[in-house]
Formats: sequence, structure tokens, C-alpha cells
Amino acid sequence: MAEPMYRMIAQDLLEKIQSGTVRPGEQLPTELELRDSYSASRNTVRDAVKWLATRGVVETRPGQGTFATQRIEPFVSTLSADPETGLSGMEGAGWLSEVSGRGRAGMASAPRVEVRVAPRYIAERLHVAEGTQILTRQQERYIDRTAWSLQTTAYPMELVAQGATRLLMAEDIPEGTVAYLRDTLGLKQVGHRDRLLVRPPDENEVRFFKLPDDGRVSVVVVVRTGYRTSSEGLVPFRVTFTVFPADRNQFVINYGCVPGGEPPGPAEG
Amino acid sequence: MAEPMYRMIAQDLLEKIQSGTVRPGEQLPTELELRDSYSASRNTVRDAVKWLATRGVVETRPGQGTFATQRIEPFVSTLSADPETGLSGMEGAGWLSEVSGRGRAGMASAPRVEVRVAPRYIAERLHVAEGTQILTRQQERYIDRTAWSLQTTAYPMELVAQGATRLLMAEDIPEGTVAYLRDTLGLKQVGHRDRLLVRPPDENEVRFFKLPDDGRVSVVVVVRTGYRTSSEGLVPFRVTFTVFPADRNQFVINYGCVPGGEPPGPAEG
DNA sequence: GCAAATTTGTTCGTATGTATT
DNA sequence: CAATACATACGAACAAATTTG
Repeated sequence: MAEPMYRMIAQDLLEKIQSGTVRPGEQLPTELELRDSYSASRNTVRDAVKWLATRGVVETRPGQGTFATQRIEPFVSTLSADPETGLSGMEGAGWLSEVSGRGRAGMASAPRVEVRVAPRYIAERLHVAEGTQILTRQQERYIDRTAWSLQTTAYPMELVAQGATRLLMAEDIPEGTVAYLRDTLGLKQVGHRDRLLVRPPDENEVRFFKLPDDGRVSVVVVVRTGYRTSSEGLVPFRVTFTVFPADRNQFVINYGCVPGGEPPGPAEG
Repeated sequence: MAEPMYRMIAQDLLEKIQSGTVRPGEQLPTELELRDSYSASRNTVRDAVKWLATRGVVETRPGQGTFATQRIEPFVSTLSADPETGLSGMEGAGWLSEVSGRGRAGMASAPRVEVRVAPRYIAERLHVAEGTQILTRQQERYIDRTAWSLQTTAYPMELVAQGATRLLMAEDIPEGTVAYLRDTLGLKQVGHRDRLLVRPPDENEVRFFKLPDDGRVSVVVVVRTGYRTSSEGLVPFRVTFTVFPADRNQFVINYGCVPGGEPPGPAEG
């Protein structure tokens, strides 16, 4: 008896789920039934169920029961620019076309526009003083009616003063803000940098994405900084934070010549 | 009493940790001490500690006690190629130079070379029949003596027959295999695709990276597929799976002209 | 090297609260 | 309102891992 009883019960239930004896979404026996069938105390079967819940194998609903979790069909976003349109899967129209191109229904909220002073983590990336006025545009995106990503882009208010007034409008800029700023101000983005990191979700993200309230499901944050040339060399002029729940998102980056079409399915190794 | 007692205890301990009253790595009071100071039963303080442990705030060590967790200093890997060397932060010498360039000590094991039949997920990506002979090279990488990533690259055995015999040697190819295959076989990689996904670690990964045995810390898998041209168009000729623990790794991708030097610090938004 | 003390881990039993049907 | 199912809380005992003397 190297393994404690609650682990053996958990293992047995896990096998029933992985083998398909209990299908995704299906209800497991109640705690009292499990107590009888495994001849253990209710607390012990609860330990087993909690072990599985922590690992995302089952979820418990008070008053209802314990259920095998459903896997969400992941969506693959292309971070590199489409060679045809020059848009990546993160910008307005590029995102929508990528979603519908995969036969899924995309929906983006109207941007929530705010003017505020730059917090430290934005000021650092825009190379402005902490407390400088900035403009943020926040958009919620849904795929197949499920919350999928949360995007916030920050610009220096300077750009609005220079004439990029559409940034202030709470409406989409379908051609993408990079193209808009180029056409309006002659501001050319000569390059950009993406930074990816994985962290536990904060409270807002748990609520918006309906994530389990333990930190089990992480979010991927893509920080995209756009650069232009100036007398001081390359300087940032916009930064975008996009938050993706890690359980329903994958990313693709293409370099040079690669075949088009569907990227391959999920990876094991 | 909206909040259950174990949550209030957990909240109180969390604040002590976040405010620095209990420093990272420091030991918390024992369960019996907590039971007395909160006037609760030992099982209830255990529920509180477990709630914190699930979220990675504390870790418990049998026979020792409960400790506030230490954050690992993340390492940032550049996925895009260095404009100077043409190497990315994932290939042999490119990786080492990126690590030492940040003032950290990198160490890579000698590759473990294996010849085997292609499992499905590799066969799919190399566009060969399941069961075809392939060559895999697996390397373990350490930073500051901590296990940092696990990389496996698969090639069709065909390449060895054509003369790329150094692939069979259990030793590094410092110039990178892409350059080696080009110089030896004239095989030119015209592009590649990276696919990133986040998933819970498997048993091997938990052991190698010393991750907590619940699925709390995920791993990031970077699947890199290299393409060459042939009479049938673009075809894959190598695929690399690199596994990174998400708690100690970040990624950067540069497009076009971007400033060099240190990328900015960790993100909040 | 061993024994004792300390600390967390497992398991039982029981009672009551809260959410859902 | 009643029945059902999970959630919280208490108490108790023994097991297993680690450190200390």
C-alpha cells in the first residue's frame, strides 16, 4: 500500500474518464455513492475528487454533482503578418478574417476608449514618463460566443493632438491602426516586437473568461510594441497587451517561406 | 459570515506574504501554531494552507513545514533569428550566446541520439508515413544549474543516408544543424513555422524540471518546423519540440527593425 | 547510526451550512 | 417546501518524512 487510498480512488476515476467509460461533461457518481462503492469514508472520496479537480479533470457544482470536464477546441492565432494583407491575426480585420477562415464565429466588442495617466508598466514600454497622458483602447473578443481574448492598446495622447482623432472614437478601425496612423500622420511602423509570457489570471480575467477560481488555468499575455524611426533612432509609439486563456489558445509564427493552409493539430511531445 | 473561515485564514496569510511580513522562502507557523492563533481546528487551517498551495503561494514539505514560495527569475528566449548570426535563441550556439549575454550560466547536455519509428504526431509534421525511420536528437538545457528546457529534434533517416552523418554523433553541432545540412547536402531551409501551446506537464517533465506534482505550473511547447523546396513545393524536413516550464520562461519575437539591447521587464497587464 | 521530537499527510466519524432541483 | 448534493468545520488517531540530540 504505497499509494494512499484517496490517490488510488482518484487514479481509478481518472482511468474511467480517460478510457471514455465516463464521457466529457458526464456526471460522476455522487460522493455518497463513491463512498459505498470504494468502501471509504466520504472525506476520503472527497480528497480523491479534490485531487482530480485541482488537475482540471473534473469539476464540482454544489447541489448538482461532479462532472468530467469538457475540453475546449483551441483556436490558433497567427502572430506574424499575413504576406497578402500585411495584417497579423491580432489586428482588427486580420483577426476577424482568421477566425471566419477557420469556420468559426468571431465577435469583437466596440473598443472602450479611456484617457489616463500611464502606469509604470506602460510608461516603461512607451519610453514616456510615468504619469504622461495616454490613450487606451480595450476590446473584448469572442469566438463561438465564448470569451476568447482581451486586448488593450496604449498610445501617447500626442498622436491624437497631431490629428489621429479616430483613435478617440469608440469604434473599430478595420484597416488596422498601423495603416491608419501611416495614412493620417505619415507615421510608419518600421518593426515591432512581441513578448510572450504565461502567468496566473487576475480577478478580472477569471470573471471575464469564466476560469476556475484556483489559478489552474493560466493566461498567455502577448505584449506587442510597435517602433518608428526618429532623430533618436528607433522609438516605441504603441504597445498592445493581449490576454489569452491558455486552455483555448495556440499561436503560430511564420518566418520566410512556409506552406499555407491549416497548421497541424495539437502537439503531444 | 459570507466568507468561510478557511478562506479568511488563507487571505490573512496571503496578505502577510504579499506585504513582506513573511518573506519568500521563509517558513510559516506550523499547523498547530496556526490552529491556536486562529482558534480553528487543524483541519481548517490545513484547508487554508492547501488553498494557498494550489495557487502557488506556499509550498508544504512533509516533516519540515510550510514555506512562502520563491519566484524564479525568468529567462527570455528570442525565437526570431539574430540579424547578425542568423541563429535564433533555440539553436545550439545561439542559445548559449543569448544566455551568457544576459550574464547567466548556460549548460547543455550532449544530445541523446535515437533512431526510431515515427510516432503519429511527428509523422504528421514531417509528412512521412507513420512508422518511417527517423532520427531524434534530445538535449537538456540548464541555466544557473536549474533545468530550463528540454529539446527534441526529429529528422528523416534519409538525411543521414544522403551524407549528413554528424547528425548521428552524440555531440553538439555548434554552427546549428540548419547550417550543417546546407553545407553538407545543399539542403536549404527557406522558412520555418513556430507553433506555441501551453499544456500541463507530463510525468517526465514534472520530474526533470522539479515541478509541483499538481498541474499548477504549465509548460510551453514550441514546435518548430523547417521547410525546404522540392518538386512538390514546400515540404518539411525537420521538426523540433522544445518544452519550457512556464514559470521561468518568456519569449520574444522581433519583426523588422527593432532596437537591440535588453527587452523590457515583466508585464502586468 | 539511532532514537526522540517535530511537522505534515492520511483516514475515519459526525454535524451543520448552502446551492440546486 | 422538501430532497439531494456538495461545502465547511470540528475532533481524533495514526502514518510518514525530516531534523535534532
